[in-house]
Amino acid sequence: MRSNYSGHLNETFIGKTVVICGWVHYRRDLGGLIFLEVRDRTGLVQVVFSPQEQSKELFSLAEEIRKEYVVQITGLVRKRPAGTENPESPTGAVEISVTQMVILSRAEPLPFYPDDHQTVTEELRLKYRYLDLRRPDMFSRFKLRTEVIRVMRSYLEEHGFLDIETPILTKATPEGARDYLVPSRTYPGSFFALPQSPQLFKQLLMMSGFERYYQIARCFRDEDLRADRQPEFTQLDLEASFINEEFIITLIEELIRRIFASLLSVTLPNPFPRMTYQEAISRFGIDRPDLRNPLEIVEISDLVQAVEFKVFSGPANDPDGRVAALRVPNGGERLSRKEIDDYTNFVGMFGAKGLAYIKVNRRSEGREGLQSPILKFLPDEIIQAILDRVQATDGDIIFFGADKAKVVNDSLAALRNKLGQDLGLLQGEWKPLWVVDFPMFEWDANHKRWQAVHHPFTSPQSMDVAAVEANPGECTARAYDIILNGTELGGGSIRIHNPEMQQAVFRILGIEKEEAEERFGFFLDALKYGCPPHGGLAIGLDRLIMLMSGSTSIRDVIAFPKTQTASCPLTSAPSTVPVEQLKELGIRTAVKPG
RNA sequence: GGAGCGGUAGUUCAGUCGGUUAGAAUAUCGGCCUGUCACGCCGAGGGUCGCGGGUUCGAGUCCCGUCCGCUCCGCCA
Repeated sequence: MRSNYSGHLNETFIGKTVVICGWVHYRRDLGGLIFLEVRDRTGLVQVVFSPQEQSKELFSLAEEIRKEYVVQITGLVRKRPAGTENPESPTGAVEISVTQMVILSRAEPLPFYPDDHQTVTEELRLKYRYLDLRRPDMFSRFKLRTEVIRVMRSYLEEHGFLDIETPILTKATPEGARDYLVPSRTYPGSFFALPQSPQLFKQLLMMSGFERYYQIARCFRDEDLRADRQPEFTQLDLEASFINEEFIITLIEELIRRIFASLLSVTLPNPFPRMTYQEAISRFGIDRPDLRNPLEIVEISDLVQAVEFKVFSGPANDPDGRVAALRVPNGGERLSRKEIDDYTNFVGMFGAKGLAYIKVNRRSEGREGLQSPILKFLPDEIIQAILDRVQATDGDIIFFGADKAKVVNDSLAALRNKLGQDLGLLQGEWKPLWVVDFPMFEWDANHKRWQAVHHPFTSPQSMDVAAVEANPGECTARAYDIILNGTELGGGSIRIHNPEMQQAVFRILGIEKEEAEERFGFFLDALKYGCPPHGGLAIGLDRLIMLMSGSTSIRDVIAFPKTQTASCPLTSAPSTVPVEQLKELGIRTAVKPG
């Protein structure tokens, strides 16, 4: 049984009899009158009972009604009496005069009311998630989610993609993250892994000749959570054969443009801007810059190589070092000493040992017009050169990073984001971006080995196996990431499609032949039997919905998310299991943590 | 593994320098009100101050430990 109309109840319904089913959202007695607001999937509906209009039985039933009772009401839509219309009210100038009502179920007083302006702790929201999800805000997010998926499916099917499911119980895949494991009953001591992504399966589907595949795929990674990271999340995963980077980039751009145009009435640029990895790092210190933020990082290593000030000259002369500046227009006037101290602590989180700055009060006065603890270490001409380089004007503040390049990039990139937020510098609403030409490998100093920047199946731009092996650090990958407002929406690559290159990449990554055989011999075998050139991409669906709905947490677009410690307050998962169950799985003791 | 913030009534929070019986709003329950719509008015009930230990004549408040939530670092290609 459902409400027999759709859309908001309004004046066009006057004189009609309607049936609404829903929750009593609000109740108010006034004198002899009883007012209800009933919430169904279309919104709120104003309902009135008066002892003059309703039968004695019906009115006494109305007296029993409490908030959140589930009712079915039949009634006549009518104009409200003159002078009682309220444009703020959900149904404005109309209301329902009840002819019949059934209480479908009763409700105890709620721990909190599912109202959009009610704020409760997240823990409580998750414990009573079914109440939290009654809020119109939450409903509209999941409605948007459904619509986005619908556009994705119809778009990809128009382009000849097949929706194919891949296993959830599978073999540990060689992604970077920790696996969730599931013990096998039939093979005691052996485990399935939940997929971190359908990577190998979608490549196998290309080898099967399916040519174009997609899936709205659940992925699992047992790593610590963040506001935009959940241990299980959903990707739009796709792969195609006999294609190149342009095909995927164009395909995805067009899809994202269609989603934004049809669901948000937003016109995104055509084409999306592109930037190389090198340029992104150099200008923004990060491979996913938020282009709404006008601030840019400016290289000044070359200017300070010869200065006495070791804090600058040290990194400036270190091949792994970097000295860079971030100019904040009018920042000198807007930032207090305490705020600068706070930013200094902030960049400390990223390894920066301090945060040098110069306040530009009056440039025309030279050194006297500046304010900074580091001025005394720098000669006039260097100061002028720096001011020229960053195009400083009166009122600006210039922040400096000088350290290992990674520390400078991480800290100035984070500072740039924070200043953008704090000072309200962001311009424009939606700024998509492709980042391309990623390096293939990154030297991991801790473990003294090369690591794949994307994953080990990404194709290098050079198909010369010997050249790639000779100089992994110089090797560029056929990989591309799509960024929206500083969030990594997704990424992909053209894959390796011949066994020789694949084995070379494993060698570079220090994966021994036996290990490669053991972990994905099936995949290496498959590569031998005719593999088309192919590539694809995956888009984080939850993150996309999060951005589109203006949510600040990925949990707000997942119906039943986990807390930061990867537990579920609603179901109390994870939980212990009966010893019998463990025995069947060949697990002898449950080890309690601590 | 680490840093920060928080945990007090069903809920959201206040609680000063350690000092009387721990407060407010809201919700709940009862009463009043014939057009409310975050209505209003009167009244009532409602507390393991996250948990454990310590200091003290005395702890919501100070100290130590611990659990939980959130944000971040590490981690997550």
